[in-house]
Amino acid sequence: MDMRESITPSFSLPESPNSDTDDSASAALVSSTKALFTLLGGSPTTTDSTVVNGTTKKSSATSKLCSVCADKSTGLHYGASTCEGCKGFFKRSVQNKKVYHCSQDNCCEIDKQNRNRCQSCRFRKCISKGMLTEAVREDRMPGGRNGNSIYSNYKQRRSIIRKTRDYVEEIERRPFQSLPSGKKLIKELVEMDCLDRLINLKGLRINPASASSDIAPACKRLTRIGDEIVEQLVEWTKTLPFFDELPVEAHTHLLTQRWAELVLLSAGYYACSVFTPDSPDTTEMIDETDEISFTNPQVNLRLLQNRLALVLGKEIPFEHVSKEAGTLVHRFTTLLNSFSNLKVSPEAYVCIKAITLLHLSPDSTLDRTIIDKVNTLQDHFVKTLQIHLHQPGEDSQQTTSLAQILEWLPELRNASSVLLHSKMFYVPFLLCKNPRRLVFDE
DNA sequence: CATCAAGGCCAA
DNA sequence: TTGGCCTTGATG
Repeated sequence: MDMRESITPSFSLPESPNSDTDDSASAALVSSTKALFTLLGGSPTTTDSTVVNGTTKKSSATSKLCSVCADKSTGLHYGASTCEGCKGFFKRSVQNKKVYHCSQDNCCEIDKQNRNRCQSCRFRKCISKGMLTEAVREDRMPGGRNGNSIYSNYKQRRSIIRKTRDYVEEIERRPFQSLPSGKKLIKELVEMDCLDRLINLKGLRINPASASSDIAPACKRLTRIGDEIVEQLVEWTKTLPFFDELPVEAHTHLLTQRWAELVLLSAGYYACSVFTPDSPDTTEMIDETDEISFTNPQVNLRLLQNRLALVLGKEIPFEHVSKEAGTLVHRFTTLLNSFSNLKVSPEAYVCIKAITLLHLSPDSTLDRTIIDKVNTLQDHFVKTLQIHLHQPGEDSQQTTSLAQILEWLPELRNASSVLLHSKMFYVPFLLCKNPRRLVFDE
């Protein structure tokens, strides 16, 4: 089926670990999309928070009740005040990666008497009440307490959600005016973007101890890089202000469809922000060919050849690189060129990223109400982007119009299909960052 | 040393 | 599978 297998050069990406029934673009993502569910925080559907029996005030009395089923609470468990039953249920669900389905309409009431009637709705309520899958330990180590990072991340997310709501309301009240609170919000979105995590992929690390005998692990890392990329994108998704507005299924659906575009957009933005438009004064170059070209695919193919050699610890013949990655590199270079013409600011970039993620194909299988919600959210980000573009830029003159950016998006989409077909998901990253300069905080 | 919040155990 | 009770171990 995959005739490439026989002539596969050692750097290309084989098919996904244990599936080969289809060669669809997302085949290599099979393991990743499954992981999406667990990473995104469990299984089921909506994250609506049906506030039952007057939980409006958080008095001392309510804190002694389980926030999921109103049974007697035995303290904080995984981020929420719950009973032993809901605690154990949540733990088992996460540990065993359970995916439940509601036989009704995903709106079963959960209380002490009927909490065992629908696992799906019980788990959904656990999540909506703030229980965090991250708080269930993978290593099963007992005792102690979880570090603050898990919960602070969550709190940060909640606060951004609140600010976004205010912001969106403000936009709707008085559109097309400069909004200081909006500026602040966009700034926070920029800070949460974590582009570095995506750029500094572990899979592209050079093992200093590795001689050419260690090629196998390097190769293996390259084949797993799709998983790593998706993992990073999932983390990014979780920090989005609208994360809790959509059911996990919707996030999975969107990410599965759009991740390649997000990869190209991120890599492209990184390249544009690091390599200032054709500046000849490149003082700290490592090689004479260390810089990505925005116009010449041949230069980039050479660059790819060199960096692959670095990562794999072995020379790759140029014809090989050219044959396998030529189309992709060509396409990526063209995309870079048009993208750099847009002169996108960090603020605009985060908006474009959100708009890209929120793009639904016409044949989407999602629920009608969810589709409407996604479209509304996308509209909000388009508005936000437009407002940003209308603000007087401090440095260079903002000459890019909203229309120019929106017209560029189909080009991104087309290029993403080339990336998916090539299955060499690491190419954009390898081209825009020298593996020698990768930075890791751990 | 008490407390809190993880994990484990096992009868129902 | 559930959930009451027990053990663990970091934290203040």
